[in-house]
Amino acid sequence: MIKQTFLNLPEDKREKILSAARNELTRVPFYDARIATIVREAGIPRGSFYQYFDSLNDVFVAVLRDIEKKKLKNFVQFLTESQGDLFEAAIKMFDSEFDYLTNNKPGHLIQNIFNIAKIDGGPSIGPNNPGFEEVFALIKTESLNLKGHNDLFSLLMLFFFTIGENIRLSILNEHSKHDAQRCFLTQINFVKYGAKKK
Amino acid sequence: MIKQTFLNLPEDKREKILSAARNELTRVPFYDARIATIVREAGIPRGSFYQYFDSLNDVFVAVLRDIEKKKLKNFVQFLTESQGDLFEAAIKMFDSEFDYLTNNKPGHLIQNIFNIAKIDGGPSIGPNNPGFEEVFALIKTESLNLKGHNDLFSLLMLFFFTIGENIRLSILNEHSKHDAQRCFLTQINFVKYGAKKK
DNA sequence: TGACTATATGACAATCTGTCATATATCTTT
DNA sequence: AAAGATATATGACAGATTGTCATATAGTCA
Repeated sequence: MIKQTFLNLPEDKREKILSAARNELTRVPFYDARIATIVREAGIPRGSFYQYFDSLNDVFVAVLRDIEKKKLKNFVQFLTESQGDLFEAAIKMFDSEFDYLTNNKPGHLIQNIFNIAKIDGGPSIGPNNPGFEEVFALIKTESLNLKGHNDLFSLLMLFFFTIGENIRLSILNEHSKHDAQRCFLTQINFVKYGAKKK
Repeated sequence: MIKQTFLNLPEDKREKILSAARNELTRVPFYDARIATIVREAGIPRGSFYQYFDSLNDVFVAVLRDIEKKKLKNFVQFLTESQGDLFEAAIKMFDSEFDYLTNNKPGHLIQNIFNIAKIDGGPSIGPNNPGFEEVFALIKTESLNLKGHNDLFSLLMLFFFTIGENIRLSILNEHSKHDAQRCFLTQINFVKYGAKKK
């Protein structure tokens, strides 16, 4: 559990701890991460760590939440830019996510982040995140084949799966961005126009 | 790395180690798993463990591969039963996977397995698994809107994402099977008929 | 049989974890 | 402003865990 004490911390100290944890996740695969490394870099005593978190995993969850907040913000922007067109926004999102996860941060961070997301919660961005209603409201539904509110929910989930898993696999298998993008676009088109012949 | 020594082991000893590892993954979340527990249950000395694997993670990868082999076999069967109809086979697969992951094995195994899959490789079942060509050959493509071989590949990936992620999230969020199934069917229908109005 | 290779074994140093008693800061009340 | 109450900080430490290594054993081949 992430303890209240951590949330009460002054912004800069909290940021220093998150940053050290992010570096640790970049340095080694998840299961080789050490509390010792984080507290050393953050310059806090070991005891303090346990004042803020129950376990190593919790600090990583904190890192994840931090990243996801930024992602959600991006998606809202893309949705606005494309006047509520979900397909267009998803394509922009794929592009931005891919770049963020490949260029911005080398090392093990990418796999680890997906990994923590699997333990901790929903897809990188998804209906469970706070602030999701905002996204919901931005989507133009007139040209979509929806039977109810739940259908939009399911459709969104499908997009988020697809973005996340395509990126994850492409990085894992060392495919080029171009290949990953083509695969993703094909899938988006199936969802848009249907895979079954008329 | 899973070492050759492990693969050279007699069937029953290998099975005993895999079984102990599976139990450990059921007992605790991934990051609390201990080599000590596994060697104790399997009745092998600690040194032997390192003769077979480089790290704890590797033995879990071995467990994962074992499970996935069985899953692939199921999918081939479903595809045969439904005369190559991918949509029908996917629905059967969802059902079978869901039951396997929820009823068959309580505890932490489910999340851990997804988790290892994220580090280790593709979706639970996917184009990267050995024996995948068999699946490919079974699919009836005449009624599908495919522009090439790669399109079928992308479509399959999409199905596997969707099955896996729906199950994972439904278990994580403690949704009922019925709800998860409904969401999944909606998504499958988007893929089949398209989400965009004509 | 002897040489060579593969596997088995458990003790051990180095490292890591989570706890705890104590110190310090901050806030509250009178 | 003093005293009491609450929140946070600190680092030493016992117990647990890791990966290595020297040595023992088994198997193979000539």
